[in-house]
Amino acid sequence: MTAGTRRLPVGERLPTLEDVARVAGVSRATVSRVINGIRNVDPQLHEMVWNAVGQTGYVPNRLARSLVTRRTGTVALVVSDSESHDDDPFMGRFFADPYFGRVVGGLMSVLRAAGIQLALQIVGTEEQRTRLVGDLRHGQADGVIVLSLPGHDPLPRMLTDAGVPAVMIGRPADPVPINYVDLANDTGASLAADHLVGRGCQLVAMISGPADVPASNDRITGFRRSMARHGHAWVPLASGNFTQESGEQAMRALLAEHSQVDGVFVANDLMALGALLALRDAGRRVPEDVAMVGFDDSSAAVAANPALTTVRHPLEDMAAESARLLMARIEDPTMRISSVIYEPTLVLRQSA
Amino acid sequence: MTAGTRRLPVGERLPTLEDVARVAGVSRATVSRVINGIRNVDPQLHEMVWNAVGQTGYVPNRLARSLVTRRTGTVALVVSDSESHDDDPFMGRFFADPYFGRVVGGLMSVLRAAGIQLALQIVGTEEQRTRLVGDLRHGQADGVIVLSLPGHDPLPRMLTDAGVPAVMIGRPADPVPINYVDLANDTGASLAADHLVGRGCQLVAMISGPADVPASNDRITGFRRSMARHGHAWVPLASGNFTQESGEQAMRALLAEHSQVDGVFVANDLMALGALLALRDAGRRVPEDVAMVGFDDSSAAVAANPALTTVRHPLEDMAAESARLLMARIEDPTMRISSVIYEPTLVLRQSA
DNA sequence: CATAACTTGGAGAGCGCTTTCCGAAGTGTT
DNA sequence: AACACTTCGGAAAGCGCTCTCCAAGTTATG
Repeated sequence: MTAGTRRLPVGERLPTLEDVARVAGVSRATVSRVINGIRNVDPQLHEMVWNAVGQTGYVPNRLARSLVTRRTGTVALVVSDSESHDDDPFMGRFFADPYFGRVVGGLMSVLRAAGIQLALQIVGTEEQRTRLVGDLRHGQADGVIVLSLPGHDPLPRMLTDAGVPAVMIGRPADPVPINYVDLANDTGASLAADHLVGRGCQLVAMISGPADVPASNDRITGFRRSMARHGHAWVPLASGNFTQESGEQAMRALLAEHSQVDGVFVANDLMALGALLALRDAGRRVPEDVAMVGFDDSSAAVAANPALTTVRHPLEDMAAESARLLMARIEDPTMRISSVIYEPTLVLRQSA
Repeated sequence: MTAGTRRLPVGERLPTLEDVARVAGVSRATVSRVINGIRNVDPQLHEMVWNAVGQTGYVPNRLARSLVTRRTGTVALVVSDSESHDDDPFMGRFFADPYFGRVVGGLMSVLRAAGIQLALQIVGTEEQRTRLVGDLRHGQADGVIVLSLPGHDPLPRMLTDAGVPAVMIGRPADPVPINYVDLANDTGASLAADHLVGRGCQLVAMISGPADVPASNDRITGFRRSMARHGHAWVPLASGNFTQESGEQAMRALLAEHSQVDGVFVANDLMALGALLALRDAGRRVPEDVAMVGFDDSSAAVAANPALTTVRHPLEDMAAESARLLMARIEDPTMRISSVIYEPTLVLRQSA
């Protein structure tokens, strides 16, 4: 058995600071100082204490410590969905989407090194939101990373009002003085527009996400603006909800209305996958008949056939940055609100 | 502003039980009883207390409560990777894989309804493991769901030794008296074997995962056994590490050694995607020249072209079940160790 | 040798909550 | 009217830890 698995000398009770103090023959305070590495402790006592710790197998109780220090070493990742119910299948879809995993991976890469744990929270109802904020004010977590799904989410405002250190991934829909890390979605859309026009497409359409999500909205306006600049005043648009099926449907709708489409910008890779299917069914070749540009550069982009030319969304980096921002904010609560905007790039593959 | 966002009457301090008691004109104990819904409280006092709660905007401090009740309302999801380092890129891959998200989604579907939060922990080193177990014994979390990646992981044993309620997703590599939820991986592999042989394949190969992972190993042995039963005593095998690239490489290797392969069973969908690419490059049509069966029925399976015939792995259900099992175990620590094995099914699509 | 200035360890007061123990009412029986 | 028996609310003892005092000891200075 490894050293760490040392069994206790029976007795249900775990050793406490008090026990260590007794064994070492000093006071609780002294043990506490040693454990927390505070200087001003006689080297000799110092060693006796560590011996006692080893003997008893003492491990500090984080809960008790947190109660007094008001620090938990935990950051909450809250997924805020304005009106979902517990049995809403949407959540299942959300977690299955690579988006979620990429965010978690990015966050953990930073938090893990700092020894901070991530607590996952999903809030949908008003009551859950209120409760979350209440817990947060009590220091249930040192800070929170917010992933806000719906259009107009009251949560960001509630958090800032409560003075909870928070960082959003993706900008808030309504202006709220909150830290956030975002992608220049409009620039990304422009990149796609430039590329499609550049390769000679005559009729370019777009498949967008829900219009009330800021990221989605920015992609629409950015794309339209850029297309207009290229002389295409009007862009056929069909919207989906970021799932593959919705992308397939949207593409069908587009094809039905505008049969000569020869280029399409799809607001995320998953929908692009669906659109690819619809195009194949309709007998259109990609990229020969219809060129396609996706968004996200998720694993779906390489998996697709043909592989997707797509706008790279450095989500892991963004998540990591938001974790760093949050940690800084926790360390120094007076830090002024800031935001970091990442620039997307176009990744060329086969679809356009 | 919503009712829940009620601001405090200034003053940094959040209202405590004591404050509520003062306002209501009763003792702390009474307030506690009311809050926790313990009967034996005069209806009149009951109401006064709730009024006071409303007036003060009181929210119980979970930390303080946990300290005394020894219950945290938190379950830890620990991802155990025997020898990764903080900068190991593997973790990034792991989180990006739909596997992780599906597990989280399944867990949350159950935990959320029970008002339990999920804390994510990643442990790689011996020290982290020891520390995790120490924290867990102190009731840092009420229980733990273990996702064990490496072959021989000491963590399950450490957890049972420490008496921490735990449930593994996927059986432990070494025999350990721990609850787990698993898939009948061998049966799944048999299903694939039967199908490939049934459609007339003459030379069937397999692309497997790492041999020291139990799930992966079961798929290999199950497949071999079933093929043997069909008269194919020997099966060409190439192994990957569950990523798309490794699947592509494995397929190339297989093709190089056994050019007449006309059927292949791939141990997960992601590798199947890679294998598909390799086959296309080699000019083989799927399923006409080579039939392929994947494993998992992840979103990659439908996204693939041709869509993958694959063994369905009901991961969400399994995760949900493990959450239920854990909750039961937490409620009743004397519950005997149990395991739940799910039966896979074959999902027919185009690749075989 | 007396005084000031600093170092070091211990006592003890909390952090906010639950819960046992008790005494004071209220109810029913003989 | 006296007794046992139940219901109910309050006092207070913790849960395990941190950290501010304060006293005692040590060294430097006039």
